[in-house]
Amino acid sequence: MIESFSIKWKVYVNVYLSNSKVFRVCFSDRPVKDRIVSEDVKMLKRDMELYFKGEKIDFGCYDVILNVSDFVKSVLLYVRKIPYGELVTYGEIARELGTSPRAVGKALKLNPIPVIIPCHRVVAKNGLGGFSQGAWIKRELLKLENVEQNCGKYK
DNA sequence: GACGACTTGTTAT
DNA sequence: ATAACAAGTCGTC
Repeated sequence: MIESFSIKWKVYVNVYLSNSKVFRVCFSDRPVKDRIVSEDVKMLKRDMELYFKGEKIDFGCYDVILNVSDFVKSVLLYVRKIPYGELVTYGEIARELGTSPRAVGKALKLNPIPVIIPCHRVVAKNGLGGFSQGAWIKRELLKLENVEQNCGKYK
């Protein structure tokens, strides 16, 4: 059984779940139909709403389903550990995992679950890197987390 | 700042 | 199997 809900934030943030595990998040101009049944999923929705209001929410406790290659999974799991409001560069992750920055970027692009896996906290060494769903969303997410003062140079 | 070389997993041919 | 590509980075001009 699949549950889904959406949150409006300039665009709709749609979240899809199966057995309370998140398997997909996407931004779109239209909301998915709300089909929330279980209590823990309602909790996730509430957390998402608070997050987009600017609350400091940690999504680390939520289960996710990653249907991706082992390499991509290792990158995503690493990114998951980045705390709220912190920035890491592609290069740092690449060094840590013994791979190349380019490959890290590619892996992040394959992230099926933006926001919950905070790929927006990974930036290029000088500048903001890319974002599959539009760089402006990445910028908004960082603005939401008040990262500007930490690293004013990304743009 | 622009440009090229190098990188490495993914994807297409 | 091989080539092209990407959400990068480093050195040089």
